[in-house]
Amino acid sequence: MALKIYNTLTRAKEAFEPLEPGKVKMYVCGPTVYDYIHIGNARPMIFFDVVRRYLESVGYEVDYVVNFTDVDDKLIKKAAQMGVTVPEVANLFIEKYYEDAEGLGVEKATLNPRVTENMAEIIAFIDSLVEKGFAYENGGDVYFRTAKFPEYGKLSHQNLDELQFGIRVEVDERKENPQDFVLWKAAKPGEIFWSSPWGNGRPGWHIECSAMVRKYLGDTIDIHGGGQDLQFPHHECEIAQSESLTGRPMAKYWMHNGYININNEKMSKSLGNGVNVNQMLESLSPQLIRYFMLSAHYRNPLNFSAETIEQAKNGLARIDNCVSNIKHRLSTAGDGDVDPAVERAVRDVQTQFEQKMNDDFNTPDAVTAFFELVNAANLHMQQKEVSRSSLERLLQQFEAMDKILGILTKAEELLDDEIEQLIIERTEARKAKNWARADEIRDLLTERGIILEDTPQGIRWRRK
RNA sequence: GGCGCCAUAGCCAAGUGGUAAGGCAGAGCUCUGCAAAAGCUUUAUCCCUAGUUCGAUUCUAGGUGGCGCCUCCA
Repeated sequence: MALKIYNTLTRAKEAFEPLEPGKVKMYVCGPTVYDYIHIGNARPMIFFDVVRRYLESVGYEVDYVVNFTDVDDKLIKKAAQMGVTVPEVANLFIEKYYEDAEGLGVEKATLNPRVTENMAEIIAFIDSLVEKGFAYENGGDVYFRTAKFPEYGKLSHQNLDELQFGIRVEVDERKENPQDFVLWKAAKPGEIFWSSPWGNGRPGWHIECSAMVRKYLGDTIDIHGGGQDLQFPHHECEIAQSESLTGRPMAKYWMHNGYININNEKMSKSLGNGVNVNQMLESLSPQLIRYFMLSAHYRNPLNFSAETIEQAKNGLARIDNCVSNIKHRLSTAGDGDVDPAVERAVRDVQTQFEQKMNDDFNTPDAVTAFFELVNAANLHMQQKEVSRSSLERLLQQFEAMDKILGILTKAEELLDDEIEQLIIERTEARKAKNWARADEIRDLLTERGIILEDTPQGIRWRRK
């Protein structure tokens, strides 16, 4: 089965066919770098990382661009608060972004362009829109003339007449129409600015993505993604700008991930329930966070709570245990071919994994494939004699799937000498049937976070 | 007011026009010196009502409940 992607534009799953065979051009709206990234940012980061890895694993060459919005009202405000410049704020949080992204096991995008490095392109873009009559200047601001773009609303399936403008934010009286949006904002005294044909100012929010998509990936790209809240107005405006200018579709497939709730509530500043990624990483492993994020379908909401995290922790431990148990078994395994039952199980799991990923990136079912493999491996290891090749075949399959999801705990730490000695001593004690001493040592190590397990193949240890 | 989304076991979560995967938690058993890990067994009138159909949890309509967006929040 070939890959299918749910396209927000058509509200249907569509067969994925890249514009250019073998290549995928993908753009995901990145963060506004005015603060640490939070758990809500982490979802698209992890999900689209998985999309990108999967596309690469099936042979596509992926051009993956994620931008930084490094100038806007929030940055200006933050800079004032911190008593530093806007670029200083941006640089600080871009640095933090990279730390957190790495902490989440997110692979680096092909490119992370910044707004401020693309001013010339942005101004030229706006200029062309003005020239073509899609935009107009008023008092140093430039607005997009939505009336000139009849398809405005096609992504979010909104009817312009029905939208309620000015409910949430006051309508600027300099606009011809309330639905017009700003392309260029005149600078207020003391604000950071760039000079332009319309005077000193800075870009509106939406124009940056239009300009950078075009510059780095082209007039039409394959996949454009982001959080579902970006659907309207952000992506809608991008479409209006780009398609007015080029006369071509901006992107073939539009993908939007759902929200993360915290204890069943929307995460918001006013509730003060935000969770930053760097805080989260203090107590949760990257693999656990990824496992958690991928355990629900990307278009569905996902609830972050002590309970759901605990469940994820226990679920992931089952998979990790299995993998480390296979590795432990390796040292005592014999020669011989891959067991036919193992071979069959591995193939079934691989097929299942691919089918589910092909079905609009059904990661919850892809995780289920891990559990199927766990069960097959555990059953196989109940046998007295197993071959190294069978175990390696199983490990290979775990790794193949993990290359895409990135959920297996990697750490293969060594034990320090003292612990090593205690384990040896315990082995002796057990031989001598000195159960008291054996239990004492086991308890001692448990306190230090080492769990000992006696198996027919010797003592196995793992960290709690 | 407009446009949408969601409702599956104690919890999390897939899925299908032919009576429902997987995980967590719980219970019992097996294995174990005791454990752990693992295995086995066990837990669902798929929100309500009407309709379409031989047959609906799955499609349609209505209802109830929860949620999102409607100009700068991923």
